[in-house]
Amino acid sequence: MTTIRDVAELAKVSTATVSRVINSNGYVNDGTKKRVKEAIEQLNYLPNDVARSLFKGRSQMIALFVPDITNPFFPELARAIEDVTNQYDYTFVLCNTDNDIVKKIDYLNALQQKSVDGFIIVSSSLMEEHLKNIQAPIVALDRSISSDISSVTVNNRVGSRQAVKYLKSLGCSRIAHIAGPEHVDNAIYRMRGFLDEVKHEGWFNSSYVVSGAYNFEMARKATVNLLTKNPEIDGIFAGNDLMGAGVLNAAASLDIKVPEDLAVIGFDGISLGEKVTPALTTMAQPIYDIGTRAAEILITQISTPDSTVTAEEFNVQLTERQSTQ
Amino acid sequence: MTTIRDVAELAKVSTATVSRVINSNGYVNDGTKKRVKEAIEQLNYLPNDVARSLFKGRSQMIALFVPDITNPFFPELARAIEDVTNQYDYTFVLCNTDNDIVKKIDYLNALQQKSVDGFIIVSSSLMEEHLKNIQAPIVALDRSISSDISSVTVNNRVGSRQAVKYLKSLGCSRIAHIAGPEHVDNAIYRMRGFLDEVKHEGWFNSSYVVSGAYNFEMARKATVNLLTKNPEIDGIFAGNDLMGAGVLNAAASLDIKVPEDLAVIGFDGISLGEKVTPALTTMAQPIYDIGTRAAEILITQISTPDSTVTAEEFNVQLTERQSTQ
DNA sequence: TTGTATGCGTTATCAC
DNA sequence: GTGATAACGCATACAA
Repeated sequence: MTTIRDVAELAKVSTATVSRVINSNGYVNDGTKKRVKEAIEQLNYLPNDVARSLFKGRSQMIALFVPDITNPFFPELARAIEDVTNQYDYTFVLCNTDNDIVKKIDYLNALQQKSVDGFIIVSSSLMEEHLKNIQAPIVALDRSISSDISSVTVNNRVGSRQAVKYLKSLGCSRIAHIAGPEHVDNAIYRMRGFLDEVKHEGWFNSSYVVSGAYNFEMARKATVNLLTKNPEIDGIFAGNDLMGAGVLNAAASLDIKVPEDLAVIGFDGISLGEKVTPALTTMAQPIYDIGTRAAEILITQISTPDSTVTAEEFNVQLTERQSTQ
Repeated sequence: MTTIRDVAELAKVSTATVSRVINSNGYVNDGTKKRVKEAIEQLNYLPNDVARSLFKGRSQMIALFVPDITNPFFPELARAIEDVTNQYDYTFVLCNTDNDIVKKIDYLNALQQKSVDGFIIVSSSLMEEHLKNIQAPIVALDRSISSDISSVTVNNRVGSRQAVKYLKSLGCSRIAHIAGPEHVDNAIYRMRGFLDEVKHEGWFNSSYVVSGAYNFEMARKATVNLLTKNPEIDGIFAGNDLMGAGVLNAAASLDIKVPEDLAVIGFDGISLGEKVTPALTTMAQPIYDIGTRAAEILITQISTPDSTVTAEEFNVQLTERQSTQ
């Protein structure tokens, strides 16, 4: 590999001068600057980032932790973050944590050892105590971690109420909910929003809430069960779109017509919802915006270490498709 | 941050000894080893990987380039590679290239500057000339790059012939193909496999091949067009599952019944195929295996710099689902 | 405006 | 068995 020394020799200057040219730092004569640039060009020189990182204590890398890369919600989120980080000349590192606390902590340590500059984390099992040894700034995304850590989320509870109200406005009179994992805060909020709207209805009973663990297959099975036992159900609010797709699949396998006999609404607004038939109505999150915002907040915190903690909440929006009309 | 020097002072030894303990390198007295380990424990010391990388010239990082992270095929592939790299104590870096040659080159340079140890690349636009300045080993995955670069692929052409034969065996007598991008080698092989089976058929004409660019929406539109102009078509072979989903969507919008009036088969075997209704029959790649294998080959090449170039080809397998039966 | 010298944290070589 | 020290490639403080 060619080093700054090679460039210095070729340009007949010291390494300090080369460094000044590279970083546009301090005074350097136009003539020598030109000579240095030519030498750089000629040698095809690229500075060694590892040496830079060692000196600076920073690596120009930002990491994103997601629980499950195969849930399409997260690649869409990752895209947004990647765009922003690239724009600010950071290298983007995507880590799949499998919701495994050990894997998360391993990643945290490995990346901290590499002087990663900041973390954007989607996690419900990571607590403040796990993060106390982490020096780099952290932004929680999609799920909050603690009041000391900035977060970007959506109005899950209100959005879920909207979803149920919408089903009611279509004439649904027996509405069920496929819930996400019990330990995930946004899943809890979505369930609460659902309950807010139905718990005082005469027809409601607790068997109308079943768990689908934010997973297609679990949701499919749960729905088959649910609809077999309770054929009177005419509306389902799925806690996310992946499970919404599972509901549609279950309905098809039971020969239940959607939307005629059963209206289905999901949550998230991932593109999978447009690919299934019938297309899935959903409470869409502004996925790209929340990803972008999280990245911006993180980058601000990196450059301004004593910036204040913020908790931003975005609104979800009803996107009507075939599964409800 | 606590350094090796802090540990050395606390344990009343030199940094050299601490280093020996950390790396289980050279002789060190059991008693002092114990003292050092206690000091490490007490200070919560973790070695600085940046300094290590600088010294060693290696970073223990492996990068994967994918053209489109929102195509579910690639997250599934990434999962496999991540599993292997973690197992060998590498940090895994996922890069989304958007099929953009500039972005790819930027990533290559940025990562080479970070002393990344190796690359696994899915790309059809990256040529040998772009890679000539890259020191680290490279493995091409899903698409080959050049005969000098190891690759892991599948038998696209033969697999495609199987797909078409299968449609014929079901009684299809007018079969069309939704093709992938023209500049992607596996898309070309899949089209050739299709043509191998149909070009001598009396009914075949070139308007039965349309482009869907490995993209859901493009495939959907192309299919609507195709089926409107050629209502006699009773079988479609989509170049990948994402486009297969587009075909199903188009058929539904035209009120064409699948599989009764139209049989549809895709290629890839991504989980999306199980989520759509009807579920998509496909020529399934062993996604996890090819990812795993690519990672293993790369890691071998990293540790054995003069290992030989290999080109491994896996077989695809018919997975029958509702869209054909 | 430019050069010299030092340190970032680690590992490996060479003494002892 | 253990310690002192040079080196990895770079950026900065300080001199000149």
